[in-house]
Amino acid sequence: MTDQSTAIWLRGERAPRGRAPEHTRGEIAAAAVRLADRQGLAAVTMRALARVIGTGAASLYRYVATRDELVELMVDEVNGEFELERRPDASWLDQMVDLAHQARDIYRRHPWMIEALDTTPTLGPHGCSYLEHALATLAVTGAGGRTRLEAIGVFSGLVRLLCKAERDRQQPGPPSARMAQRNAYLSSVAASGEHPHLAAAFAETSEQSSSEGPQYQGIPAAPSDGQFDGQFDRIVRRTLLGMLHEGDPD
Amino acid sequence: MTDQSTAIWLRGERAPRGRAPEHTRGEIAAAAVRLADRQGLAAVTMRALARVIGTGAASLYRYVATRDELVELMVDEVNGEFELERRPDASWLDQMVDLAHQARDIYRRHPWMIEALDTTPTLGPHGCSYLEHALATLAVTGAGGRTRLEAIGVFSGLVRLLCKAERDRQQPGPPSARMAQRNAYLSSVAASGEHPHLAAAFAETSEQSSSEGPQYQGIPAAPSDGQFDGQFDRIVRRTLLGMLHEGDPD
DNA sequence: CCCTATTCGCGAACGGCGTTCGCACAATAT
DNA sequence: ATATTGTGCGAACGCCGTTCGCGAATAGGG
Repeated sequence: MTDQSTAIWLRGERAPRGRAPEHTRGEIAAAAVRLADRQGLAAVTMRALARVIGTGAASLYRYVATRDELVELMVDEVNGEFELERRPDASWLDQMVDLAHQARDIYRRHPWMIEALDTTPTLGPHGCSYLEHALATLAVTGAGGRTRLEAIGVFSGLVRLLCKAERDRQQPGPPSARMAQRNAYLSSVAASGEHPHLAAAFAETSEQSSSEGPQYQGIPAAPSDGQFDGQFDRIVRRTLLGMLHEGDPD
Repeated sequence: MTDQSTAIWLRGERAPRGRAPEHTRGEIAAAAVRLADRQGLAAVTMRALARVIGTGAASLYRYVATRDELVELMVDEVNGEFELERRPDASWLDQMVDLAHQARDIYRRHPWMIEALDTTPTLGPHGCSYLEHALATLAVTGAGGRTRLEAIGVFSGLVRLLCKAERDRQQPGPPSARMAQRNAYLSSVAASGEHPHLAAAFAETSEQSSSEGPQYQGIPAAPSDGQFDGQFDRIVRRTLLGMLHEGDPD
């Protein structure tokens, strides 16, 4: 490893002298992304990834200083899936909504990204391109750099939040035993008579879905996926306007 | 342990027969909260908590089936800090904003709660009281149970998001070496000439704060704390209105 | 073309984690 | 007094991220 004390993006990938490495960062990142797509982020351990690549676990540390840095690589790899064309015809708001839709598609393709960004808030090259694009898009609002940065941060977090809600709503297969516990407790609370609003809302939720209602943030959510896209757009629009304009809404 | 297959809130704390336990859930939860307040959530390991309490690590499993369940206990313990009085005089929106302020204060007191809710979205007794309160508050909007549940989920997530932004903005002491790496890379990107908007915004950010600008979501954020509260309220209000009303804004 | 400097691959080991096992022991019910 | 039922917990298991050290591979300089 060249110099472990600087960011990975500033470290050269290949040393000019000595033996040549057998892999590349891109190769490793791609393999890690595939693994996470299939088995979740927790399954991406150094040993498991090394096995997939066909090498030893310790070898990975020739390419990456720590596991967190590996996740950074994965995140930036996936951030490269954004298509950041300029579209001067559309309003800044529509362009941001388009960005939000792209992010939503990416989260659907790579659900582990939702958790990965909980712990890994770093900007790689692709992240910088994304940020540059968003900053440029918001330039026409007249807002200052600080305001726009803040807005983009909240915007990204909000999109992630909504996508997490969507994902948690439609979990596959049988409820995960943990979920069963939650629903059992919620049912008992509903049946207890206190918390009448909760009981009503919970009943309303369960009446449509055949199985127990899934949850988000510990809060039961109905399979109202038909309305999801509309909600998504409206919330994103409102929030952006709230941050970047004083008055008038949608 | 009574029956490990049902939710902890349905399990009796004390068994009628046999030897009496030396601790209580509340005692353990409180100790864990204190530990997390002081050293962060990662420092709350079974062994460390046991040492604080003055017992063996394995003993904790008499009170809690898993570490996640311990975190659930901690979260619900802290959720008990909400003051949920009825205030029929205030508008539903003002009441929700008050709830958001309370949550913000709680996150300031217990910063680890922000991360704890990333992984632990379960409702305990206090969580149910909170949810009941919020549902009741939103009842006057005329929205259905499903819509209100969804709105409360996004509302809570958004508040947490904003508080995380605030927390990451004002980190104490010297930048954590990891931060230094990020800023070094961002500086190099800014200096590279591509990404002009990013360069401008980054320069604007660094000019005021003496040290390097801290970040949120990988995005540098300025110390605009004076405006934070205003932003906070406006975003929360807008988003709530966006979810619960079709037309008119604030 | 060999030699030496330099890097790479990686088996083995370390310390720490969550969790399980099994047993000695304490409290209660009979 | 005895049987029953939980409890406390030392020891151990398996997995994790990470480090060490060394043999093997490569490249540039003579």
